[in-house]
Amino acid sequence: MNATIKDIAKRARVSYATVSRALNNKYGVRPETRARIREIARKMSYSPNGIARGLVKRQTRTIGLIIPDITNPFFPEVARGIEDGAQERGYSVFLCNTNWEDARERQYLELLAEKRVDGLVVAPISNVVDAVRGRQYGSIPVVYVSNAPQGTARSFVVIDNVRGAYLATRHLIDSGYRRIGFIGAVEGSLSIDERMEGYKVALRERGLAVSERYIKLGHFRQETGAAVIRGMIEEGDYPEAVFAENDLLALGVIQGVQGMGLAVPRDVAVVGFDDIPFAGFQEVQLTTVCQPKYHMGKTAVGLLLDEIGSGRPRSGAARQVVLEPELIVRKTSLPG
Amino acid sequence: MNATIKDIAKRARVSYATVSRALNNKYGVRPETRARIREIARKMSYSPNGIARGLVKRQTRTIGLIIPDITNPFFPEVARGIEDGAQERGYSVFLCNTNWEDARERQYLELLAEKRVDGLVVAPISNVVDAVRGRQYGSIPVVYVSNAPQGTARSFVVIDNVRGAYLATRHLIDSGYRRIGFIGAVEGSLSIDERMEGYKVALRERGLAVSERYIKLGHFRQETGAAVIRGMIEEGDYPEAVFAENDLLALGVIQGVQGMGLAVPRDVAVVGFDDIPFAGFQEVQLTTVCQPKYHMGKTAVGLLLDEIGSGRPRSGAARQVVLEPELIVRKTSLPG
DNA sequence: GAGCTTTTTGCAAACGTTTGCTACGCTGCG
DNA sequence: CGCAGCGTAGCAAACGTTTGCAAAAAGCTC
Repeated sequence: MNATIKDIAKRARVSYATVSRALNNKYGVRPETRARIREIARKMSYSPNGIARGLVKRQTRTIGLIIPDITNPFFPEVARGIEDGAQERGYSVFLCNTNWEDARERQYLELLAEKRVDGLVVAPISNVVDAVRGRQYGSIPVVYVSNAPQGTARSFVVIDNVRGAYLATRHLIDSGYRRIGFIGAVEGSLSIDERMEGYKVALRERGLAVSERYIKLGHFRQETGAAVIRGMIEEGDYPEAVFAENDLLALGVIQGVQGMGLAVPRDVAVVGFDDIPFAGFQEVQLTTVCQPKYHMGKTAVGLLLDEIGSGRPRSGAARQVVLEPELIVRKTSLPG
Repeated sequence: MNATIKDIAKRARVSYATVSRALNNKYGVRPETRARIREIARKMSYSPNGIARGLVKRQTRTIGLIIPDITNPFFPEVARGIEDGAQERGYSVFLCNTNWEDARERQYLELLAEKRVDGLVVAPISNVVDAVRGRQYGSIPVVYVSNAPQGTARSFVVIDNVRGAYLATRHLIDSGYRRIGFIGAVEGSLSIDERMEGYKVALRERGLAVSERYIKLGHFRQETGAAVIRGMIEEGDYPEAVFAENDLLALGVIQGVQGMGLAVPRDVAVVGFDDIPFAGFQEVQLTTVCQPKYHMGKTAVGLLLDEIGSGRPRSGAARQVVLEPELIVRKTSLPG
């Protein structure tokens, strides 16, 4: 139904090899011939078959993007950066939501392998991607974004989580708070250890005790933050300030605090992590550590396409970039 | 480098046709043979080449998703619904951000055609998709989501915009407001006409005059809302309430009002459209008309895959679903 | 105008599948 | 024992390109 190169060849009375060369601006076809062929192609509204091309060239100009959930406000900007970067260089991107499930991550890996994507950028939730290395996905370039499996040999672009957490916690301490809690997601995040680490480092550095009572883990949802703080308040023993592993949790904490009739930051101060779009909203003014989401996505895809382009064997070529976090002080952490 | 069907055939001492049939559970291969072949395939960690398959079967099990901007909080949920629906039926989806630009929309159309996607779901910004029908994209199934070109013959799933706007405006009137403004995006939205229509209908129905002074168009950005309302306030002539074409604009209006030292809803009430995730946030409590984003995405992709599956010629088979909007009354529209 | 170079074109193989058709070997029946 | 019928398996074409190589045509030089 769609016109093919052969149809054009017939009309133009040349071999289809010539048509191919003409259309691809390859060296070796007379300008007039080229023009004539192009014109015919246009008239027949020819659309090159990327599938056939992909088969012979063994590349699809396509990459896969595997993230937990595009609906989580952290990811759209990352995705956008990736898509923009890919698009600029002629690549298309498959969007894959794992919904924080290992099984789905694995499944997508397989699917994308069958689709013969040229590369993958992954915001991993665990080590599965790395684990399947050496099998069929072993040969396809992967770069991690947002966080990376510990000790991976692949490229990645992440933020310095322990430093970010350190900055956040130190800020709280320096603002005069002493009993500082940590609320995190027990699952769905490779970064929790690092962020808790930074939190503890800051505490110790300032000579404060790390109290397990104020360290709570839940799920990676906004409700977690609310539930956890509410629980503490009801028990009558709650921190003056909390550092939440991410902004969604932090927002939850704020809701929880207010739901109990207390106020932020008067009764409990809070700082988050990520700087999702609404953190800066007038009514919220959440102090948080910023991740340059768009930028991270864009540079990640840049690394990936470089690896793809160079055809360089992945090993040894890995570029692991860790960005410096920036603390954005807004209102939820300012003492009365 | 990747094992092919022929490699397996060699190892199994059968023809590669047999391997194909064995792996695809096709009729006509002895169970033991099938098992043996499968085992060998597994050992060689064979991954079927979807490109080659796509070439012969003339379908890629792939669809394109064209939206303006995944970063706009309206779209992630739609996208998620689409991806979920696609994934359930074995399809992958290309994410394409047009950035509200016609040219990019057109460009993606072409690209996706070359990639031979089996179908497209598009949140259109104008009529270009429909316009290019009849050319190469004419034959590929398209369903619109969120809004659709007027008079299109294709399938779509949208919300009843005029009714939604009517509901919103009427609610404002019934709450006692009289001077009600409309703020919209002049570009980047097919739905603006409909929403303004609903707004006017409500006004007239209640015997209120439509004052052009209170109807302002800007860009599709949050800042627009703020700037517009600020301008009116500075001029000393501003509405008691405003209906914003979407939540982002509405949020902007709120910021603008507060930035001028006034309060919402005391000095100016506001209602939005879309019910983006943060509209319901404690600190915001934006009254708005809800679009069931996830659901819209999921049903849109359902329609698309039905069309694809049936191989039915698109014409005549179009299913155009328009959803009933629901007004969610929160705090930004409640008089003192 | 012969020989040589350079440009333009065509041939055909390859990419990795799916699938219609044919061929082979059995089984069972008459 | 001959043959129909069936269950398995193989052959080869097709899908629509790209590209190395060879052939043809054209342009130069002397």
